[in-house]
Amino acid sequence: MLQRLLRDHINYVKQCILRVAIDAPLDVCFDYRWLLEDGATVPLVGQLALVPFGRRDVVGVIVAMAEDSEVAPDKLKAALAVRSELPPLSTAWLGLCTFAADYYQRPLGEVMLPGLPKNLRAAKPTSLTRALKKAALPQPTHDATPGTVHALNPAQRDAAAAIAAARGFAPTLLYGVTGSGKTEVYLQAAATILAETGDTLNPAQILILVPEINLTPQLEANIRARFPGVAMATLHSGLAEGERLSNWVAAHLGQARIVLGTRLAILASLPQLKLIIIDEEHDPSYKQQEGLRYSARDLAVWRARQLDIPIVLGSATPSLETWHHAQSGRYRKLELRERAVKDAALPQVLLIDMERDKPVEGLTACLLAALKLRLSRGEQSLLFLNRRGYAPVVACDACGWISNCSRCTAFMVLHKLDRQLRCHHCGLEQRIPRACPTCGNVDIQPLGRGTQRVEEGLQAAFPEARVLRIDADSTRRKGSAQAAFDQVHRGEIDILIGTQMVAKGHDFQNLTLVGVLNPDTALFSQDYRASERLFAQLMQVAGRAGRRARSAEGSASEVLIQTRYPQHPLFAAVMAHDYEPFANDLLLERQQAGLPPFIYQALLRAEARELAVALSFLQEAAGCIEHDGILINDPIPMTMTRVANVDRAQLLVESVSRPALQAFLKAWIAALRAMKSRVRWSLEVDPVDI
DNA sequence: AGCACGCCGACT
DNA sequence: GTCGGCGTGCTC
Repeated sequence: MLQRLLRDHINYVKQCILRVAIDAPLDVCFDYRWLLEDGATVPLVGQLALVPFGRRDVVGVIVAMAEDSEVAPDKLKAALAVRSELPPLSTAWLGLCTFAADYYQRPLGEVMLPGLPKNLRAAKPTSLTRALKKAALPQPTHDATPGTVHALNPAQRDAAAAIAAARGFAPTLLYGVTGSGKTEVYLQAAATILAETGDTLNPAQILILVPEINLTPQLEANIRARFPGVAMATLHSGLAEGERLSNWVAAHLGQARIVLGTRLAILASLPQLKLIIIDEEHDPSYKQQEGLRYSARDLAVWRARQLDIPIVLGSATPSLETWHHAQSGRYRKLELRERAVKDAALPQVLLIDMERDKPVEGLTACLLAALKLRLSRGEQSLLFLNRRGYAPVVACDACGWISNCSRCTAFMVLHKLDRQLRCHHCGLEQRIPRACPTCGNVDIQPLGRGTQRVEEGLQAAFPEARVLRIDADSTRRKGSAQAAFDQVHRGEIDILIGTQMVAKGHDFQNLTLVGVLNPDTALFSQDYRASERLFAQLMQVAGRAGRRARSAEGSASEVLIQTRYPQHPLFAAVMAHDYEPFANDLLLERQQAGLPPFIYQALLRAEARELAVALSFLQEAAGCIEHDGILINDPIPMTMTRVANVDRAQLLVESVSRPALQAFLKAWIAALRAMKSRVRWSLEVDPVDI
């Protein structure tokens, strides 16, 4: 009797099935019941739902609705809530995530959910109402014309006009030397597109991607000055939770017209997206290096094609992938040959042969003289050394002991100020030993030099100079990097020494000398991308000099590169400020050697306590399915084999056909899962650091 | 991934 | 006798 009543009730009360993507490493979505009683919310595809999952409650994305499910009825649970206060994520956004999940061989939920603000994923979205209210406040006028407009030179004007005039999917490489004013071109193109749709019901949104958070404040200030009346939001990993929520919501509601962000912003919800700009498109930080290892640049191009909108990839040293597309005509190439500031010459690049001019404390006599000259003129200098710490290794002359990390295939780096040896890979720290741990020799020596040691040497050579070091160690506290750069801008620093960090973005008006201390290791690296990266780095750091008009003495700024290989062709290209022939040569080499962008790759990595275990897993993986048209290489230990007591090995697979590789990977993943090995493994599509 | 259950060593 | 080590198994 009771059973019949229950059955009748179920037949009477209408229900539907929600298919929900959940952030778990499982390649399926999960079905839930939802009762459609009178007055109940009707869920929509693209909305978020709170559902019971195992023994906890999680938020997922509704990716489909159905009348019934393949799953046995007694296994189905009811969804707990639907976030109906939030407009659903668009079909285009769902499509983007589906593509990324498919392409990178990851579960859909792992693509969709980690990028959402934490608040939206909480069981109780406490601040959501506030964020929605805030975003719904009267917005600034969408007038994209008041604001500080810098006069554009003819090349900039033409480029901006060409970009804004494009209709439909139109990828453009904006190729221009550092200081040629690419930013002004982006903003002019943005202004045109904003103005075109300003009065319509759905004004355009523009996404601008930059490589690093460090660069957002400067560009943000520029954009706000240029478009005071346009709502703008930033999206990057440095935002506080509340800010991230309101910025994300502003983008999702279409109220933020300009969204400025780092790579993670490529997965933001942007319902009115009409233009994508990627600044410094070659920059390695567009590649996510853990979890879902996506390329924000590649996803951006896909997204532009999906939405049929223009995309601009800007760089002085484009990635070979982009360069290849530009050469083959798939991307349009616009070029800015001149520096934007009138009379600001490109810096003169000179090589210092370290075999002839032997460096003392890492500095050649020639570089010291150049520094002295700048000091006497009251001009600033920048020294670039991509190695932090005091010395990369400590060694004992007597017995040959060196400061190996006990947990990694790496040296412990000497950090003199903290009186520590530190492994930059696993974080292991220990006090500097007073004497050699093996033979007791008290005279152990630091070998090589990092930024700390150069800083010390500079201070000794120029006691009166104001020296500042900027690297990951000196800028650990939040905001301290910005404070350090501000100090340089205010002219309170004479000599700046830094890593990677100082090479990007900042325009130092009074900087007339750039010294590159030791670029040689990258010249003969195993990594075939090393020279491409070194060229980009050198051009970028060189671009920090000579941003303003020529100095009073009429001399151009100088870039001095210390090297043992002054004959290397890479330097000739850097001296000529000419990427084009260099890039074409590299492309030809890649084509002849069968390397990307002429072939497509994926990398299977395995980790185990014993290297042999990882290697034999890969060996088994190599033979576990058919692979027509796919080259499976031999498993090899990774260059840095051991990190934190875990041995790592890898297996590279290649194909001339992207679809063939994709099809293979899909089947392979299934086979690998079926192996049920205890070895931890992961697959990376389009790997960059091999 | 979480989060449970499930069997073997050193402790209040 | 219990607390807790991480192996193994499941999540609509």
